[in-house]
Amino acid sequence: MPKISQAKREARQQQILDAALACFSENGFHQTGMADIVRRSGLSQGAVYLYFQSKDDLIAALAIDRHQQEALLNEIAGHAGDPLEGLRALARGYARWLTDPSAGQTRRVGVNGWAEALRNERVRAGVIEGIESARTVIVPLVEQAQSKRLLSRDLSADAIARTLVALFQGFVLQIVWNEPVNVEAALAVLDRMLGGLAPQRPRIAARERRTT
Amino acid sequence: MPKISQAKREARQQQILDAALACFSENGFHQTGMADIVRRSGLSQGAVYLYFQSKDDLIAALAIDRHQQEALLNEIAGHAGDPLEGLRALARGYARWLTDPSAGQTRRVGVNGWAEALRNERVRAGVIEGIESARTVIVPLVEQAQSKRLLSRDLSADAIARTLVALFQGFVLQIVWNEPVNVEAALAVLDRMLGGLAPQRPRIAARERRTT
Amino acid sequence: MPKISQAKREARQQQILDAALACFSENGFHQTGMADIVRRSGLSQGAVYLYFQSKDDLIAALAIDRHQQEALLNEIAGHAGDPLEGLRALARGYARWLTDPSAGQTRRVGVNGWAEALRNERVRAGVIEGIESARTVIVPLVEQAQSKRLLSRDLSADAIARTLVALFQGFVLQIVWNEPVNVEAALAVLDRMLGGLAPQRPRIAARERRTT
Amino acid sequence: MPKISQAKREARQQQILDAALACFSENGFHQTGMADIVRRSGLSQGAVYLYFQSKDDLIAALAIDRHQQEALLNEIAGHAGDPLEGLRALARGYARWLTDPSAGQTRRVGVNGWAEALRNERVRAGVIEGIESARTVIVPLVEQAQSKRLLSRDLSADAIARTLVALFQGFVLQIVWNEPVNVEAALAVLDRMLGGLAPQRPRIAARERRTT
DNA sequence: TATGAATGAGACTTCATTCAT
DNA sequence: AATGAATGAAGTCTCATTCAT
Repeated sequence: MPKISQAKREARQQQILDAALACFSENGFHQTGMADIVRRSGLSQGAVYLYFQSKDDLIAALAIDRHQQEALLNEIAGHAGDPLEGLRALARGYARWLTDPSAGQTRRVGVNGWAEALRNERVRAGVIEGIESARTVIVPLVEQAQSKRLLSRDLSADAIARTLVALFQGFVLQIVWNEPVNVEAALAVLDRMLGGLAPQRPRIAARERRTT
Repeated sequence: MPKISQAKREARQQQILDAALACFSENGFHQTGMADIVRRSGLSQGAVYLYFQSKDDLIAALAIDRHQQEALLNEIAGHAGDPLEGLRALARGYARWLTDPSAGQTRRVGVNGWAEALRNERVRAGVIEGIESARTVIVPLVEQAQSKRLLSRDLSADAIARTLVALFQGFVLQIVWNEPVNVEAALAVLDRMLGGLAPQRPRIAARERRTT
Repeated sequence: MPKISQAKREARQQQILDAALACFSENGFHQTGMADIVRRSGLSQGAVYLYFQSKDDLIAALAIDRHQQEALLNEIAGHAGDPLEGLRALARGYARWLTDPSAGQTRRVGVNGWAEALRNERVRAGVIEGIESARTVIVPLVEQAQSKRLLSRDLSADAIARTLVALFQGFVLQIVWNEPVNVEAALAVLDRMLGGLAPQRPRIAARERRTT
Repeated sequence: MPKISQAKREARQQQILDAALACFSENGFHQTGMADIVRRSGLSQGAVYLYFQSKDDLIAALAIDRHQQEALLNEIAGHAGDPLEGLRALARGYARWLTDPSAGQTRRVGVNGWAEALRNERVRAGVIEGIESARTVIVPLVEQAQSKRLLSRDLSADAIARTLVALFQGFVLQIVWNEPVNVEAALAVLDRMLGGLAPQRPRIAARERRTT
């Protein structure tokens, strides 16, 4: 029998998370004081601790953006038949997030989280989980493509997945630093790069066999 | 007129930088106290301030690893004739640094610097400079390759350079998080990906075969 | 006109006092939070303030154990004729309380109250009242014994009373600290000590023997 | 090579301890803030932590008065031959401390420590050690007296020691509460009580044997 | 040059109490 | 009568930097 509704409670939580996201995004985790978050949230000192046990909780809650992960799965839906097209959709989806102005704070806090993950186990776990969820999506796609002879079978599916993940993480960095990244051009490069992963001579051999 | 020799002064500075690198690498910039650095360096509280004006100075001095940049140029020396081979040499050089155990602290501090660059202008300048120096090396190689028809001319050289930089930054992240990255396998993937950037005659050739 | 019955009100009060006693006994007054008491009582934060105005009220209500005082009077009932026997009964009664396992929390809270009495006037009043009620019982017994030549008349009845009180308070301390006190042996010592307070004819007798 | 002399360092420590003693004596451990101690000591916030690691350290340092214990041993020096006289000297020494105006703060803080000992292991250890050191002095005296037939041999030396300790602890309580204790009169009572511990019939029998 | 004691603002968190519901 | 969310002052402790020696 709570005194405030579940909805209100979640609204308050979000209010705090929004304030914390803004503060962390501007000043980083350790140069943001709880007082800053409190001020920005419009609540009282004590109220924050009604919803989060500590500053660390707040960091852990924000260091990983789960939306990104959820979005991941949706991106490849509808491309069940063509694994390569699934990968391309994935890339486009990520690329969209890279340039989405409304995700700016999230990107910056994410990068702070990458550094935080070096010494904060909870944050590290979240970051690793993020990579895992990407691999969980990419590796099967690659393997399907390999079994359909669309991708070279002598390459490690895991290495391909990690390479793609690294690529996007690297672009996040360049973008949060306000580097003049042309994401469209980079997508074009990636598209061609993926083409390089296609089987090389075997493909021709296969055709010859088929036509023979 | 300094009362101690220039050599001694530099030795002391290095002593402090070594201690700071170790501390920052373990606990990050903001969870390392000056006291930690002082203790580790074996000097006194006051001594540090004789050689560095502030903690921020120490951070700025360490956030960018100049060795990496210098090494960069050396990697491609001796491949003047073949730009693609130059790129591959660059990749191998970076890959070696990725797994060099003696560069562990530098990698970790580097990642901390990436987050720090979001709000510390000096650090940001250093990071950007690092990217620039990579682009300064890669872009000409790509353009040479394009003019020699070794790489497709409809791709942006800058996009290719940034893509390669992103890729390596992303791998730095995965490695500092102790992810089980197989760098050799990733290099193989990269090699094939670079192959995908070649001019697209092969595809036409395939068509010709089909129409024959 | 109260909306709940008087009985229910008292039950609630006792519920809170029980919880507070347990908490205070474990953690002392100032390291127990109202939240601890609330949790233990099973009531709500606000409910406590319907029955007690403040934490200080709770402390004041518990710092003095009135049961002990009431018991005091009962102990000596039935020994009206023999004041020394009354004192001994008193001692045995206290000794029983000292080792009564069910009085453990009360003893501990009592000791906390002794320190609290140094700066909390209400608690001090309670503690002093406890001593007074003991003196009110002991002094008349001593005076009766003195008038019956059972106790030496050159000793202050008040000093004897205070000495006995001090003795028992000191044993409370040792017992709450879990010191291995042998209460039976101590009672035997006390018994003999009381014997020492008898008029000093025996010594004269000894002299008479010597001079004989 | 400390920058300040050992003497100065100890003076500063004492300065802090004096301030803490005064504050604790007035308001107890948990209602005294570090700010109070800082203000009273005339030092800065940080300075206190240069000499004591925490408030708990300060409490532990003050909860036990070692002077009292050292004094204990001195009191009985010079009474080597007569154990009973040693006990009496001990009692007079304690009594003097009970009424020493300059020990007022120490007595009050001591009582606070008795409550603190219920939940603070360091303080408890100090308190127990205090009792032990008293027993270490008293028990041998009692045993000597018993072997010389000055005290009854059927009483436990430990029980006698604990009884004496309890007695003095109890008087400390009454005195810190500003009760009108007549220490002289109480000493007289104690003297007679000790007399009650002498052997009873056996003493006469012994003399008869000796004179026979 | 070199030391390390000293500073004091500011960090995170707790808690007795209130009050709208 | 009863709830429990909300308050905000106050608590303990840390830390980058300075400065007398």
